Amino acid sequence: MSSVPVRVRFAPSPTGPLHMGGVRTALYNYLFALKHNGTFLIRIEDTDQTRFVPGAQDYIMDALQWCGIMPTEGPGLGGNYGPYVQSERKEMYKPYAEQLIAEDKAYYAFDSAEDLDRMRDQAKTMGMPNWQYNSVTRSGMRNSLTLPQSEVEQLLAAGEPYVIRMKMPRNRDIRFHDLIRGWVVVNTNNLDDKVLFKSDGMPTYHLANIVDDHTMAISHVIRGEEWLPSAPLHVMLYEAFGWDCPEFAHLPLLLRPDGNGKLSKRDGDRLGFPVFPTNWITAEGELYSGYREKGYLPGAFINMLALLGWNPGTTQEIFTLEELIEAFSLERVSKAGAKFDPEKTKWFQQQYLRAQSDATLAEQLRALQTIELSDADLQQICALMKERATFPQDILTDGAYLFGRPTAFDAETIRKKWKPETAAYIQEWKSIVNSLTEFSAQTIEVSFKTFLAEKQLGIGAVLLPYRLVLTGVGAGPGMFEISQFLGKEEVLTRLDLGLAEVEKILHEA
RNA sequence: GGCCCAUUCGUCUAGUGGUUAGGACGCAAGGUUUUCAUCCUUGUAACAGGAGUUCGAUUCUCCUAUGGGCUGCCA
Repeated sequence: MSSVPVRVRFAPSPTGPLHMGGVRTALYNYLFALKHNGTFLIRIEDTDQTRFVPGAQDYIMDALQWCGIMPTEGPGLGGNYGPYVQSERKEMYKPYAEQLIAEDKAYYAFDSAEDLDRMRDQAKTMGMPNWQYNSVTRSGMRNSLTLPQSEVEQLLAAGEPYVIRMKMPRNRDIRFHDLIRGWVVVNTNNLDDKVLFKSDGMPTYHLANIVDDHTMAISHVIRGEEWLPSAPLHVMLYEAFGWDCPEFAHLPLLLRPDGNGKLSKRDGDRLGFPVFPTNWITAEGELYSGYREKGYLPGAFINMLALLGWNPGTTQEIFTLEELIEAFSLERVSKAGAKFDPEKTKWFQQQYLRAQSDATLAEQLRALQTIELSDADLQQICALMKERATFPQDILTDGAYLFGRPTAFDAETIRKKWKPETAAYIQEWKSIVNSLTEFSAQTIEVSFKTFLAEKQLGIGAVLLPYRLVLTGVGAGPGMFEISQFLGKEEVLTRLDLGLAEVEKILHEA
């Protein structure tokens, strides 16, 4: 590593909620920073005033916090390189653009957006799919390179709208090193004269990004692969200003699990999984669901994301955040895009849910809804249900009969498993239960097995019916544990109620 | 269309100029379990194609194909 202190940034634009691809980019930045005792900061890139979405910035900060990705500098956090919102830095960009003009590395352009649209349309009808404002075409446009200097001054004085464009040199190979991809070479003939400064007085992403990364002393630019094509422009800007280039690392994209294409906003709820860390409700009231609200634990979400495009080189898959920091390296980030796998995400969630203590899980359940049970009882339920749940709410739904008497009975299983003599066995078992003085799982089991042995019955002949009568369903934790948890009185009551329900169902058939 | 990036089981991936190409998810089978889940065992399934370099290429080079990204006064 170089001797330059590591400072990395995550630079989202507040145009909507942050999707999981963005979270992963933030995560890799964060891991890299902490691994190298560096600084991770957030910068809000809101130079496009037309796409600003109220609430998006707060969403981003909240979502990152839920994920445990904690910036040490950023909006609302302070830091010595602020402000950390580009619109609040507005005044500092123009002088840089003007400096480039003075050095003949950029120029004023007076063509209106409509003029440019026309040029593009015209080119398209002539069979050229992408017209560009570049070293060839700029000679035919209205700019400070084609207009007489006096006219340019006049236009500027008159307040004519203008943009400032990069004057891209011809036929130069731009080489830069990417920590993930190695050397990348692009010829400037394929690059256009990008707008650096817009007519609304704001810089474009390209200018603001370079100025801010430089003035914020960013050492490594770790961002999505969608920025790779504009990286040569950025390299040229650093060069034009005479600044040292930071290191670059362009991350592979997150792809949709089905078909192809980059994971996007609408995929999630269409395909049945969230693409956002937390719920987002649009101004129109449309809901995009989030991992948090679906019941995912942040650790599981982050763990899954970390392994999507990076691997530790070992077979370890479950990582705490601390372990991720320890193990992370950009060299082990893969080059190709990764299809997101909702199934594996559930597997991570299951692992994390099970690893939680009963007490923690109990708290989570109480956060979901009001539960009229003692902590001891609730934790008992958690212990019983944890192994068969993926989400906390599964305990509530799959184990509903532990919170109260069953309201529904699985008619199909009852019809399949219930024999004419079954009711009599259950009655006999009930009187045995009634006679028990100690009601622990162990004693219940012993009594039950003794009863079966006397009757010369297989365990399945009575135990499943017993389960159905008590819980209404055919699957769940051990029946003796359930019996102990419910207690003798409740078991006796449910035996009566359940038996009646079963009779009803059998009569219907 | 142009430019750039990529390509190992269905998916995430490991890996090497000579390996029975490894792991995980999923799926399937078996075992454990009264049931379900868990757990254990086993199985399933991959180096995109074609040239070249080489004694030998999945690994190196080139071409093709495929996928992805970019191509805005969006970021």
